[in-house]
Amino acid sequence: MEHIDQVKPVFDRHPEEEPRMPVPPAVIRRLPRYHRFLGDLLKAGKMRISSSQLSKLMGVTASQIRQDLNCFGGFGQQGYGYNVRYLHGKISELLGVNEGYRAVIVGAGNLGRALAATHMFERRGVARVAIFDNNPALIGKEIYGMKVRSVDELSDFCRREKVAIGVLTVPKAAAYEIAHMMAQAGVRGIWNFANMELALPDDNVIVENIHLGDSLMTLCYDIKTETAEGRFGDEDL
Amino acid sequence: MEHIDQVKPVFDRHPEEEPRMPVPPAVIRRLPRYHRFLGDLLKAGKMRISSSQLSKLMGVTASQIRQDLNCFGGFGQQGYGYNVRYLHGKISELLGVNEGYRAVIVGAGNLGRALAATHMFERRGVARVAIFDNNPALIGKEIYGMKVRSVDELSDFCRREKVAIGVLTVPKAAAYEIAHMMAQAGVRGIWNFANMELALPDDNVIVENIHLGDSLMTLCYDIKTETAEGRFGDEDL
DNA sequence: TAGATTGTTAATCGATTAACAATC
DNA sequence: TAGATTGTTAATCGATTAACAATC
Repeated sequence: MEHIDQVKPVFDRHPEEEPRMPVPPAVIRRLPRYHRFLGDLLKAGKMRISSSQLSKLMGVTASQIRQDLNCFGGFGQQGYGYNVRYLHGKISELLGVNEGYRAVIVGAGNLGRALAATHMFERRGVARVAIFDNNPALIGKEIYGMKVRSVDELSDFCRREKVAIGVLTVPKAAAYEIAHMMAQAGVRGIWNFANMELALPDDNVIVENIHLGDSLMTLCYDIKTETAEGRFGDEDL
Repeated sequence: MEHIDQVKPVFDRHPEEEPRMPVPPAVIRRLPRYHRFLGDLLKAGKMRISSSQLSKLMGVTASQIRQDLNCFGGFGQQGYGYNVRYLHGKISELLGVNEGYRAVIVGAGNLGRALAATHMFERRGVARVAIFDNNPALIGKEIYGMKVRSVDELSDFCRREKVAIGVLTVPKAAAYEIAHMMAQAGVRGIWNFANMELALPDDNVIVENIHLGDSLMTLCYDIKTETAEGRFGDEDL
């Protein structure tokens, strides 16, 4: 039906790399969400999308979408919209998905195992290469296709296998030591679930702190606030 | 040493509730982090803190801290700073911590169990009252002190026990049905780990979507960007 | 061509920072 | 009192939205 989908839009209007402003942080923060929606559209077989269709889907303004996408390239085509596959690919590129980073998980507890079980990594082109723990009862066992290794091997392993990402799911008390060890072994980024803010000023490493508790608290606030203002407000009556 | 810590500052300058501007969303988003840092200070036995001390600790400007805290009350005292315990309590109050909400976890898979294992809920005054699954092999077993129940009971249970929060750790395919069921049974907020954005326009329920993958992607971006700009830039040389 | 939709500018809005008078 | 530190105003900065000419 939508035979215009077949028409390959002209996407070569930037033959030479133009000097562009750096992408603002607010835009970067939104990119993973765009990537997700575009991925879903792609899976659903949708070939093209306009900023106004996408805006309805995502609950943001069409203006913002056009503004955002234009920060890093003129990917649309007037009168046509955006090519879903192309745009999805461009955002992947910009975000560093499929750079082939290798990740290790340190801490084979509940959370470590839960993360090991997901397809989260491979879906983003990140290879889960090993899982570490210090519990002798676990070392040597297999978890989702990965042998559990001793943390004693961690440093050597990261160096040897050029590990880029360390997923930290160890107790607070051990977090600093392990994180520092990984940074020294060349790990570039630490995904920190240890429920504390890791600051490693002397190490050249990026830390992404996850605080699920903060999110739970935000939910409590929203529930409390909605309740306080009346669950069935009469503003619209 | 710090005997001035013992002096109870005067905190009764707002005897009557003054009309205040609503707290801006940017401030609300920052409150859980303040709460965390103040909690840590409290545990460390610190009684008072100035905006400039806290700013160094948290890596934000002192100006922002004072501005933020003033949105919802004059909690400090000139020449003294802020009383850690009092401020921590006020933020708890504002966020709805200790409102005594009850939570159920739906999905006793890896992630459901990992969340069940944490002290995240009780620490925020939320009671974990039950865990549900549809796997007959799990139903009846105990997980961290909670009996696994059948999802067939979910609706009745939520109604009967006045459950406020539903933690959703089921596969995507089941998420909508379960979420809608909970909303119909009076659940006020859904903490959604199903890796899709739950929109329930017909239900009067708040949804907090968790997308760990987005965070992993942000980490990839930061790694890629840092690398691209030279790991040891010479800007400072 | 006519219709659709982008890219981009300008206007608005909100959030952050700086500065300092108020005051403990 | 003198010193410290807040509360608050004003200035700056960045992010969002609206509008429309460019163009496919």
